[in-house]
Amino acid sequence: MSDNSAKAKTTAPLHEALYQALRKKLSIGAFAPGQALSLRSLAAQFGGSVTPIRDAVWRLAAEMALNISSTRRIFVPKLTDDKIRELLLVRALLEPEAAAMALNYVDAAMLDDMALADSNMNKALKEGDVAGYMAHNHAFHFTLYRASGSSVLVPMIEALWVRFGPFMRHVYPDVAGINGVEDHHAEALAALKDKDEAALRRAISADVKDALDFMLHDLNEH
Amino acid sequence: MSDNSAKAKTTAPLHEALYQALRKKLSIGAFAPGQALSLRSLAAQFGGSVTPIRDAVWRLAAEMALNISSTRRIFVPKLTDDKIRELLLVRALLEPEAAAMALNYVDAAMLDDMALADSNMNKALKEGDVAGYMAHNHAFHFTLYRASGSSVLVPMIEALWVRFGPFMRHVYPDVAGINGVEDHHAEALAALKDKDEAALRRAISADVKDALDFMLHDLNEH
DNA sequence: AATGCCAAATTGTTATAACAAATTGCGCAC
DNA sequence: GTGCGCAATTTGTTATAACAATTTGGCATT
Repeated sequence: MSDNSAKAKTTAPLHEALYQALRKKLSIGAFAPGQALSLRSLAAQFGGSVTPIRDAVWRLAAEMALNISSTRRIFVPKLTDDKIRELLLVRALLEPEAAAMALNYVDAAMLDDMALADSNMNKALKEGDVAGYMAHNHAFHFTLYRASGSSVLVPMIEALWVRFGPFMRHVYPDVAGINGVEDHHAEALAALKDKDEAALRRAISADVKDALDFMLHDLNEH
Repeated sequence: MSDNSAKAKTTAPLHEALYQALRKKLSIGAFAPGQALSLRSLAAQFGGSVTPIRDAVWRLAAEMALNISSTRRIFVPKLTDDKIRELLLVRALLEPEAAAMALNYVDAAMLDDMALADSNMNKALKEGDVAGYMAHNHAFHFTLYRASGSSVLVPMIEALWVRFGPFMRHVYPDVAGINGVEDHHAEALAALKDKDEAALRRAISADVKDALDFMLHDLNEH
């Protein structure tokens, strides 16, 4: 991505790699909500010194993917019931917009990618591979959103998804136990083929709403 | 939470102060869009060494209030026509939600604060004090939004507003020249008194929409 | 057994120096 | 005059060390 010319080199900065690595770990629920992290322990875990770790941590903190306490210690955020509702409210507002914008750019390759992601997702679910399920679900949604070409909406939505990461480890066992998860991917794909904006918005909204119901149901159990 | 005891001190960290200072400068249009900033020049300008500046810059970059180029140089973002539309679309989606949530917590003091901010704003506008106009307009809106008590929505909306800052210097001369700016603050205040959610949403939406029209009109002129 | 306190360890903060890449500017050749 | 290339400057990156504040754990006192 950095360059396609034959000359340029510019190895990626350490702090960028650390940011990506930490972000990924957060988004897949590798850290428990409320868990404390320290700069030195992160530096030891990921390599490098404290300076580049600092950059990565502040970036994540600005995205609310990490929490800095009043005494300046670093914590993995804990999602409350109210925050989950609000986060999913924002998702429900933004994602249909991105989908609608993407409608102007649908092509066959994109539909194929989405259909494949959906298929892989269902297979993963059947096999109890929750991590795979989440990865493919992510791919399905963001293939769509990225097609919008929006450099405003897409990063915002991406940041929202990361914030659910630490909470996901709570949900994992329940996702794995479910046989017939009802998603609205098929409806979304059909709406894309038909270029039916209203139907597409409905499908995406319903998908987010289901996620909300699922998470809140889960929250009440534990 | 930080401390209520008489002993605690903990002077605020330098990087926090730098973040606030830089953010404020950006939000009031002190830097021109496209302008390059360097860590060392910022350190010289604000005081402190490069390390705390780094934290502040990365935080701002994560909020998209600063732009890091592919060659890692720091720029004040340039807003295109499309981005302004998208940013204001998101504002139009989020701000009525925050307002509606705030409706549950309206009290007399808050209405007074908002009325005062509105009054100050109109006075500033009449005197051609654009900076004051913007500050009081900000106060009017965020007194409302903050009343929602949402720790999710409010920071997101705040980040959106900051991103318009550098663009504002383009708009300044035009704002100053306008005599009868039509805002929808009175309608919003009335809706708050009546606890009329639909009317409140309409007023806030209209206010954002006017901002869009104004900015796009301005963009086309220059 | 509970509480208060002090010392040790841990943690975030900041400045600095060495380094690598990119940018700039000047001068030379055509 | 224009374009090329090399050197000087500027810029971001990273590690490290010294420092201040917090947190932790144990010990003594009640």
